[in-house]
Amino acid sequence: MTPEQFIAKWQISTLKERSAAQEHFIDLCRLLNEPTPAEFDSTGECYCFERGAKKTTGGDGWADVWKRGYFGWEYKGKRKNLNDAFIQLHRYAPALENPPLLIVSDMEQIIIHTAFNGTVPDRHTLTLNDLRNPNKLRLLKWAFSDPERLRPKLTTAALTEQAARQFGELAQTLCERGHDSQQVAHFCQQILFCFFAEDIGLLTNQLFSQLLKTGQQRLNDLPQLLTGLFNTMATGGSFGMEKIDWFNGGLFDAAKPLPLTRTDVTLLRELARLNWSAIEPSIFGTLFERGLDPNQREQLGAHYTDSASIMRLVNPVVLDPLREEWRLQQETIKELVDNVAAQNIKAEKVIAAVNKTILTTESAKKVVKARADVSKAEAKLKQQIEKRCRNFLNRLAEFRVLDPACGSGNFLLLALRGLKDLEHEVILNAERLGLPASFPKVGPENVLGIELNVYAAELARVTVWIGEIQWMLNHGFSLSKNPILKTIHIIDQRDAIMNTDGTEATWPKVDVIVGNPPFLGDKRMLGILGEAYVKQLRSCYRGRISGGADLVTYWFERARAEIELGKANAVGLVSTNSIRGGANRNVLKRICETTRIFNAWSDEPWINSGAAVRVSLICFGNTKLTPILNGEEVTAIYADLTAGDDTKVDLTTAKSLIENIDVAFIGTQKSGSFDIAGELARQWLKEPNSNGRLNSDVLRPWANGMDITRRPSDTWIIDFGTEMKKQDACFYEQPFLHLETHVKTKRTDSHETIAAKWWLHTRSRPDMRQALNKLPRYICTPRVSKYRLFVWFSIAVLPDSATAVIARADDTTFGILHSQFHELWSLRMGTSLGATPRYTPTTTFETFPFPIGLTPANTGGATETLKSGAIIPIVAAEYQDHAKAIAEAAFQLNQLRENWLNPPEWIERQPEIVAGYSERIIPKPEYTARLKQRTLTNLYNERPKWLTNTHQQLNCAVAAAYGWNDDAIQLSEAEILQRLLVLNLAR
DNA sequence: GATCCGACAATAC
DNA sequence: GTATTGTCGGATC
Repeated sequence: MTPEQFIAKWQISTLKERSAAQEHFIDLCRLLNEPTPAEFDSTGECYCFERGAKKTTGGDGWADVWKRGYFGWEYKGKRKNLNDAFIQLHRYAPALENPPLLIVSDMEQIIIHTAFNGTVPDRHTLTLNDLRNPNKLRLLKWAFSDPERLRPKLTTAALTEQAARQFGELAQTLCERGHDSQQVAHFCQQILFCFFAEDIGLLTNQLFSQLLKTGQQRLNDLPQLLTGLFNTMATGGSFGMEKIDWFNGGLFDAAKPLPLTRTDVTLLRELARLNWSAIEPSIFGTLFERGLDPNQREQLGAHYTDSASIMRLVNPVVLDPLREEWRLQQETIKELVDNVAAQNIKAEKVIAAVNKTILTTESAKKVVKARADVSKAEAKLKQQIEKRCRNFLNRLAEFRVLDPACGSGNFLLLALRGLKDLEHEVILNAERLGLPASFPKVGPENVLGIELNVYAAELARVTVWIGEIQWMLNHGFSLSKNPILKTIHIIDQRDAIMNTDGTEATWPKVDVIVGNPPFLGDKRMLGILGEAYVKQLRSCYRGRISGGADLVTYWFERARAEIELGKANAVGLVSTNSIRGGANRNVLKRICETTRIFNAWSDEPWINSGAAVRVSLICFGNTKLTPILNGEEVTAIYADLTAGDDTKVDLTTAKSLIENIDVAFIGTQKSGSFDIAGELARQWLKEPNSNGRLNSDVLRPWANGMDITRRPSDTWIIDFGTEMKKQDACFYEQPFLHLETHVKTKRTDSHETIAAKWWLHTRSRPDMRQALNKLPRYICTPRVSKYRLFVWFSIAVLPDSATAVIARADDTTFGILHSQFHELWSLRMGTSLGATPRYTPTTTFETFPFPIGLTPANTGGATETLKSGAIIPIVAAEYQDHAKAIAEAAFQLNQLRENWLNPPEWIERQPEIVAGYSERIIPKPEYTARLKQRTLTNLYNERPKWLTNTHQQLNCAVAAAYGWNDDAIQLSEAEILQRLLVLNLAR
């Protein structure tokens, strides 16, 4: 068929919808050279006419034509309202598996609506005459063959970002002009809603844009015009020539528009051109909030919490259990239907049997009875189905979700959408089962929020309402009006954890709780929330949350209490990943005691407000679901957010071991510029002091984590030890003078005790010094580092607080610490700073079960140097061989690493200028650049074969000491940890 | 007196 | 720009 033939035929056609539609469509297929449904798919599984039609009547399908993954297509008779057809398609789109294109036609026109997720919908209208135009015809061809090509370029995210950025600018200028930020916020919400209302047709005839146009010409009249419009929206009525719906909702009450400049209005008119109907309210809220906060403004372009992250909580807590309930209902319904169908077949057999015989009164009665039974059974079935559907719909309508820290309402919005989607699915299902269509009842009243920030609370209300309206329109429902925005109290503006009188806040009874409470480390709480508040808060939760815990834990504890009180069933909250350790973990321990964690993501990146923070997502509550950790089913989830299985014990139960006490320390914390460059130190070393003492008494090489992981920085430190008096210290003239100029004043600003002894490090670590005193060298590891590295330092070197120190000089201890066993243990038992693992002496070292006979308690005595140079501790005879084997492997590892770090050919070794210090390593000039690359982090990043092998040998030696000779190398991580835990608990 | 933390903060590469 | 490591003082035991 040619376009001309097609046009000629359909221009004059007067056929009514149903009879014409299929013919029209088949003609189109011929025109486009596309297969018809019958040619393409004889089963009708993925391309057919009358999708979802009831078998009995053959009509009332979800769509006149449907092609899976391509389009839903609805016909209307000529010059009937095509919008009705579009609404119908929208309504049934979920049942049609949400096709990317929704196409409507009255045979004169074909309108293609795009419906790709996350894009701003597009619309292509084709008239009959357009079919002559190859470009237009191509659009239609794509609809049949390659709908992706019709995907709009503009995503809702991009649109929203643009809108939020420009809108934020306006808000900012208003604030800068001295208006109260609350007023600015309220005003912006009103304007935002007007944009939205105009673009979805609630404000007719571009009323708001027209108003802005007028206002630009008559700037002085603008406030009055806006007041008039807002007031009319508050009550409903007429504004100029237009009839205005009753909007209500508090948004337009007491309208007091702010004065605008001509530039503002120009900006607003530009904004009005955007397609606000497709705005994504969840993104808008976040971005706009940032636009208002000067501290966050530079992050405007940054990412926002994506809905996928939020759904990781909303799905398991809100939606999955409901979906499961509905699935069970459907199963029961299917059983009922099958039963009745079986009865019917039986009855039909009876009737058929009777019909074969000669009709008698008796047999006629039989038939009548059989028929009556059938219809009775069917009526009963219908009743039962209806009851089950109605009950479930009521359950949905009554379902309540609380976000006790709702911010701009993102969680509530997504929960609402999810509930509405599910309700819609149930309604469509019910219709298919022959029940009458019902109107959705789930709405903003299903979601409740608590939010302290007045502005965010207001934003949340608008967010939820825009979400509601968008959903209704996108699913072919009209809005319930009078008023459009119900005055439902969904967002409670108050403190969610404590009342103003210092008592614990209460939360409304709901089904589930979700949210992202604020994160604030215990130290920062004081500064940001104020001392009085923090004090009150801590005393309010005394005995339940310790002072060392993050602010976020108060929400966890409050939510746990709600479950205990029977006021909620399940909870899903976000926290920083540090909830897994330290004082924070206790709140999860309590949760594990009174209820259970059933779904968690232990350590996920979370990009929000531009802050690089890693989070844990935690769901807990009363459910029988199989626990899922990081997306995989497990037997149990422990308080540190690790998995348990049947064989494994909870690692959080590991205890500190006496044999490990007083061996590991954190280095000194200087608090001030006690550090100096090596060159300056050497200069001072040569200079005499008036009392005859040498500066070498108080100058030492210094090491922080970077001196271990990268090239040594040749930094020295002024160290007057733990208790030297000022009158003694001042004899070391230059060092003392240096501190007077660089440290004294800064310290004076600090806390009294810190200010008083300003020439000493704030934490000079006397215990550590005592433990190191007797040793020629010690083991050191960076507290925060990508790899768990241990190195040797001469006793002359002073370790900084960025490192942890193990006061042992033997290679055996070094080897055990550097084995995979301790590495694994420290990764699991330690915490992290962001994504980087952190070594904590108490939880990683003190709990670590060394091999029997080789514990720190056994290795603290005399040592012996082997032929190779390795130093071994003198331990009981039966362990001596293991000590030796480990020491040799460790010695080799260290030596190979040293050779790689400082190849003898590339460097020269020089004695330090005064005695008592280690040799200096001076790069030969031609190798300086290459030596810079020789760092331990780089080495472990590259991980050459020799390194892996050497570590493997070390692992074997240590495994042997544990008595795990058999298959130590094949041991899984979980198996190793379990064995270590058993050892820990046994001691 | 020692430890642990940071909706981080600062550098080195 | 990004990857990696560092600061320091309050709360707690």
